Order: sequence, then structure tokens, then C-alpha cells
Amino acid sequence: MANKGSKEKTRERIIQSAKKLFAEQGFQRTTVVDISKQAGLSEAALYEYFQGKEDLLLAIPQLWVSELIQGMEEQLFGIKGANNKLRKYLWWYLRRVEQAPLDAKIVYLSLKTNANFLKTEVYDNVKKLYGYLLDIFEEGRKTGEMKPDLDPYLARDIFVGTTDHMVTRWLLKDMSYSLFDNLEKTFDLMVDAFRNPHPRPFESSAQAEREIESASESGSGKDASSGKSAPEARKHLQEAQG
Amino acid sequence: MANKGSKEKTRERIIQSAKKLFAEQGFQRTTVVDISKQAGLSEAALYEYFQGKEDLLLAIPQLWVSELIQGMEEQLFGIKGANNKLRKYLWWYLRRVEQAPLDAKIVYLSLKTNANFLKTEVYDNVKKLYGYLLDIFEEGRKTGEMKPDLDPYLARDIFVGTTDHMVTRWLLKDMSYSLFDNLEKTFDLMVDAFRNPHPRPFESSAQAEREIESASESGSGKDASSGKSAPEARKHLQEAQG
DNA sequence: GAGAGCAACCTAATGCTATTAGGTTTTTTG
DNA sequence: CAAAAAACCTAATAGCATTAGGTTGCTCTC
Repeated sequence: MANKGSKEKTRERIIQSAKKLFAEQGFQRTTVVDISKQAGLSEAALYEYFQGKEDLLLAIPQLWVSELIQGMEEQLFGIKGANNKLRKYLWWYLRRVEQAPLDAKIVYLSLKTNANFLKTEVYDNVKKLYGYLLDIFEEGRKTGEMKPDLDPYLARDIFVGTTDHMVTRWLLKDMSYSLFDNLEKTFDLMVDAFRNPHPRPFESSAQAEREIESASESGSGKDASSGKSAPEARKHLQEAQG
Repeated sequence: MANKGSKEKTRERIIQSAKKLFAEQGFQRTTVVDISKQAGLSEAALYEYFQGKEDLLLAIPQLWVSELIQGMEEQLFGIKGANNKLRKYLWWYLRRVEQAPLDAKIVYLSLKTNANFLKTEVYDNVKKLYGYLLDIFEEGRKTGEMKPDLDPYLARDIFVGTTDHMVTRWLLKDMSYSLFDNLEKTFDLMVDAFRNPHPRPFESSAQAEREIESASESGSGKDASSGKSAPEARKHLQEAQG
């Protein structure tokens, strides 16, 4: 019984089984036997695909995070204004979390507190996501939408910290409500920490004002046609750590 | 060998041993034998004091958190103005984290992501700490220091999220820098999300302005003699969840 | 089209660890 | 001082991750 081409399929089957069980019972309480049975395999066979239980854990969110980052690039493309981009970032991120709660649960409850996480490929992708944020804050600072002396790293800490806190509580409360409840108000509150209290009198001041207003009304940021800002968003990808 | 009075001492010895080992090697990699040896006991004896390894984990930060909350009440006593209180809260909290990194590590990396955490006595105390924050935001709203329509729960999410994010990164980076680096700037940024853009023209407006300024200069909030606000801080203790 | 080689899988250990059963020793107390 | 209780111990027991050492059946070559 050796389907040569089936290797990828079996690997995927193991990942799906493990994802389900880890999210249901937690990493601890899930045994390798459980996973093997669910995948229709022997324990030993599983070790042909993964070095061990922890290796398997780390492999699970890889796909999700890399899809997330790719999607983010496309979602942000063409959106004009730092506040609109920031809004889109948050809404898109939380939508993906709600769509893939099992992956989110593993990332948030098992991975992010694991010291080995910092050495993971998943972490590299998380850094890329943070890089988008740094770009957004930098852009906001430059255009005068945000404070002229805004430190992008500190702004990122506030934004990421608040987001992570919301997601973690949602997961621990068994996803019993929507992440989008009150999101509008939380976003508005947070953005006030970044906003320029004295927007520039010339240049894009009036424009920025309009964008801020539209950000508070429309559902997910408007698509603008002048795609000046999208290429900029790729620059700082590598320097995500503050 | 049965010192009747030594029961408490032995229990404390086990906790200290476990704290050291859990923080050094993580909960997973620490075995019950390790802990017993460190405490100078047999494995079986340990089970006279704790129901199991997880029970022991949960017992460790109990003392730290209850001391923290007691200290917080005293630290906030007599401080005037919501911004000054908020500042004191943050500085005091982070000082206690730096002073007891082992406890902090257990709370942040092992406990807060454990589903059973929500049923813990430690969690009850964490809720009390959050209750102080809600009181502070409520006070700020009332006095006009903060936005008149500020939702205390959302403000708390931003504040706690940002704080937790800073602490978690600090722990994962092996406490290789001081938590107080950049704290001043992060606090100022965050507070802008809560601040009232149009402080009341009458009442305590000018006073609030002075307090905000002094909060940005002095090291840890000033002690004021008119202790009107301290009793208020005890009211909302029970309703910490949003 | 036989059989070498290999991919995919299996059964059955092995060894580590949490937890418990069933004592033994020390202290307290009437 | 004796007996009960407290504090502790040695030696299982059972669960689990991981590995040793195969077996099966596909496929490609000669």
C-alpha cells in the first residue's frame, strides 16, 4: 500500500486532524494516538511526516499565516490614507480570525507564549504583518494624518496589543460573541492616540480630514484608484522588531 | 519526622522550588521529580500538599497577585486626577513585574492562555485589578479630564492590551532590557486616546490641565492630600468583565 | 514479467513521567 | 507510655511520546 503521490495528501490529513483535536482539547490533552486514529494511520507513520508532536504544532498555522499575509497585501492595495489602511488592516485581520478560529486558537494560545515561537517561520510572517503596520504609521506621520512625531513602533505596540487582547479574550470565552461587536468604537478610540491634533494647513490636510470621516462611516475602507501608496507598503518588511 | 508546624514551611518550599524550575525550564519540561528533589522531598510527599502538577502551577502566583492588588490600593491612595492615577497604576504594575519576573512569567506564559485560568482565584484578583482601571476611567470621564463619552471597558481593553503586549515581549526576550524604556512615550501616546479634546471650561478644567502636565514630568504621580477619590476606587470591583 | 528497490505503512517495544498504593517513621496527645 | 495522627517514603502502575525493526505493495528496469 504505497501511493507514491499521496504523500502530500496524507500530510495534509494529519495537519487537519491535529488542528481539530488541538483546538478542541488543547495541545496537552491531545495524544499522538488520537491524531493518528483521526487521520487513519498508525502512530509510527505520523513520525514519517513530522519530527514530533511539537513540530506538528508549529506546522499547523504556517499555511494560515502565509495566506493571511498574502491576502493583506491585496486588501491594502489601492486604499488611500493611513487611517483607511489601518482600518482595513484591522477588519481584515479579525475577519480571518473569525473564519479560521482553530488556527487562531493555536497561534494565540499555544504558539505565541512558546519561547520557540520566535524561531519559527510563522513568526517571520507575523513580523511581515507588523511591517505593514509600521509602514502605515510612517505614512500617516508623513502625510500629516497622524502626529508628526509619532513613533511607529510604539503605535504598533498599542495597536497590536489591543488587537491581541481582544482576540485572546474572544478565544478564551469560546467565541461566544462576534469580534466585531464594539469594534467600531474601539478603533475610533485607538486612532485618537495616533491622530494629528493640528493637521497641516496646506498639502493634503482637507483630504486627510475627508478620509478620516469616511473611515468612520463605511464598512471597510474605500478603494481609491490612485495607487501611490501600495508600493510604499512593501519597503520596511524586514525591520519589524522594535 | 513529623514537625506539625512545618507544614506551611514545606508547602512554601515546594512552591519556591516549582517557581524556580517552571520559570527556568517551562512547565512542560519540569518534572515532578525535579521539583521534589529541589525541595528535598519524595514525589509522593508532594502529593500531600498539592493535588497534582497543574494545581501546583495555579498555586504559585496566588500570593504575588494578592500582594500586587493590595499594594495597588495603597499606591493609588491619595493620588488626585485620573491621569495621575492611571500613570501610577502602570508604573507600579510594571515595577512589580520587574521585581518578580518568575511570577510574571508563570502568569503570562502559562496561566493566561490556560482555559482553566478563568476559574482560578488568581483570575478573581486580576478582575479586581481591572476594576481599579474601570474606576479610573469613570472618574476621568466625570471630571472632564477624559472624553465625556469614554467607554471605560474599551479604554481598559486598550490599556490592558498594550501593557500585556509589552510584558509578554519582555518575557519572551528574556528580560534583556528594562520595561521602563520608552514607557513615558508609550503612556503619553495611549493617554491621548482617552483625553478630552475639549476640557470643560468651568469646574476643574484648569486643574485637570495642571494634572496632565505634572503627570508627564514627575516620575510616578504625585501624592495629593485631599483623598476624595480613594473611596470611590472600591466601588466597581465586582463588575470587571466587559 | 520477474524481481530489485523504495515509498508508505505497521506491530511491538522502550523509556520517561505523573500519579497512587501501601507502608514506615516521627511527633503529638491523652 | 501507648495509640493516633502527621509527615514522609519505597515501589508499583499506567499513560504517553518516540523508536526499532519489520511488512506490503507499487513501479521501474532488464
